[in-house]
Amino acid sequence: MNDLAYIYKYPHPAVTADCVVFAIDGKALNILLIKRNLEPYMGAWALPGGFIRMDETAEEGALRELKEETGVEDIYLEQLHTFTAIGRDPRVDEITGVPERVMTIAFMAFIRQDDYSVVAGDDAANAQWFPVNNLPELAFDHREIIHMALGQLRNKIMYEPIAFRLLNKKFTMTQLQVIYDAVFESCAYVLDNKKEYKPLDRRNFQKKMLSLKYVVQINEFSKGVGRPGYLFTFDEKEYKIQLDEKKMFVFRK
Amino acid sequence: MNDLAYIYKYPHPAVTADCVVFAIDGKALNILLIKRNLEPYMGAWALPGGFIRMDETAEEGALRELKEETGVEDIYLEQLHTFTAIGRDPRVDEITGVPERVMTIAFMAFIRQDDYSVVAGDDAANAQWFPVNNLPELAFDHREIIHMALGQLRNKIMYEPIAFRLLNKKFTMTQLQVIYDAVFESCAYVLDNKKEYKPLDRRNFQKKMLSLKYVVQINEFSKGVGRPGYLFTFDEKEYKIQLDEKKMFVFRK
DNA sequence: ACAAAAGTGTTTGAGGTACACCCATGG
DNA sequence: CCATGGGTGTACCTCAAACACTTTTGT
Repeated sequence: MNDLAYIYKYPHPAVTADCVVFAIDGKALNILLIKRNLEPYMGAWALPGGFIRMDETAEEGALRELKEETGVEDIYLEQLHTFTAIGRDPRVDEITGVPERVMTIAFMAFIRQDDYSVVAGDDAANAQWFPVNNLPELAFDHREIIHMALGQLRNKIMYEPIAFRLLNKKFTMTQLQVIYDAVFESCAYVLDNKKEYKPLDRRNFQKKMLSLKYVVQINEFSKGVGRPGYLFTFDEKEYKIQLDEKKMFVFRK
Repeated sequence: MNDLAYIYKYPHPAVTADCVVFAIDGKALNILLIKRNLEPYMGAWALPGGFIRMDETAEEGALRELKEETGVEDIYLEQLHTFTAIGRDPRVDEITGVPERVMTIAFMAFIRQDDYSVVAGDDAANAQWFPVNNLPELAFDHREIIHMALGQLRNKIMYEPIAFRLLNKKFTMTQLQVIYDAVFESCAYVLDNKKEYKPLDRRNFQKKMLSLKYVVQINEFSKGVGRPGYLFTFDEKEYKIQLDEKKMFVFRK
């Protein structure tokens, strides 16, 4: 432990960055958590994250901590919300013993679970995926953060093509639908306290997706159990063209 | 100037809270700005805001600074985004001369311009409303913050009843439409670089609003120039009932 | 042959969009 | 009487929602 210290004329908060990383595993929506290896909340599960350095943005800090703690790197983060409640973190300064004011800037991400191998590192005793419907006890206010992320995910998935970030380049219509059903089902359970969830209609779902024009069929087929199905792909170029055209999409064609 | 100092084992950023306060003045969408009375950017226009204290949340700090600088108080703020770019604020610590890392948590609000009298106070040499279409040069990255707020406003106004916060309890359908047109027009100019904007169709707008069921006609009439019109009001109870029912609103009834 | 998954179409109702003429008030 | 703003209806089209039988593959 060195004895450097930092001096300021006015009190400053500590600022962390935390990541809510979503992925789909077969049927369920999962979140990446770490088991804390340090006080406070040592041994508890928590979102990956940590203190932001002075030479990096919040997003860079979030990515660095995520890589250090879970091995997951190079992913696209979206800023979610900044949590500033007083007392949300019990830490005190190591030199002065003065209670720290710790704010956290929360980010969310959507990745393909199979593309990354999760390895605990650094401040994490363990790192693994947990189904959103069955989370362990969490450190700090991380449950609240996850709930907000879920709400945002449910909104976003209806207006933005984020489902494709959870899938391979080529996917079947059923795989795409599994994403939507998993998100809606998890939200129904976790946010709305609903007890059951009825999946979307397969035919209407396909019609809807194809009507968007940026989900396009390719001339390949899936294989595995059951009848092979067409594969589809996300046409990012087409989506961007539509984005430019559709700056205004209610009340106006 | 006292000589208190605060000591931390690790470097800490300074964190401010800034407010993007929107209001409608007749026809135009306005933002509340202050003229800075302190370095840096002394004399430049900026968003009201300032450093968050250790005993208040970001939102409390934003409200306090807003009141101190503009006299506007007791309004509802929504968190927008936290800006953490390195070098976005040129200040240095007053004791050590070390460059500060200043992050800002930006909030947005929608108020009735006539309900508040704007009075410059404190760190502000002046405080006044500016039309969004014609903003002055701004300090820091405040133009970027405003652009993000505008984008969010355009999205929100289509899905959430925030227009009513810009109006009196009782309003004519035309007054309500003015809000939407002002927002869309300002966004068309500022965000999309469009040169013209065609207002919404009066009849379709009314049909749409009434179909929402929470805009209800009351048995009173406006007066002034031209034919008197029905007054309407926002039925908050009805809106909340709908919110509870409509947790899922795409793909499902 | 059986289980598992995929391909496929129609009907109905709701709501978005375009569009124009007459009416009530104040000055 | 005129300027200003408000009241009002219809036709068309798109899209969401409900709904079931057949086909292909692997085992």
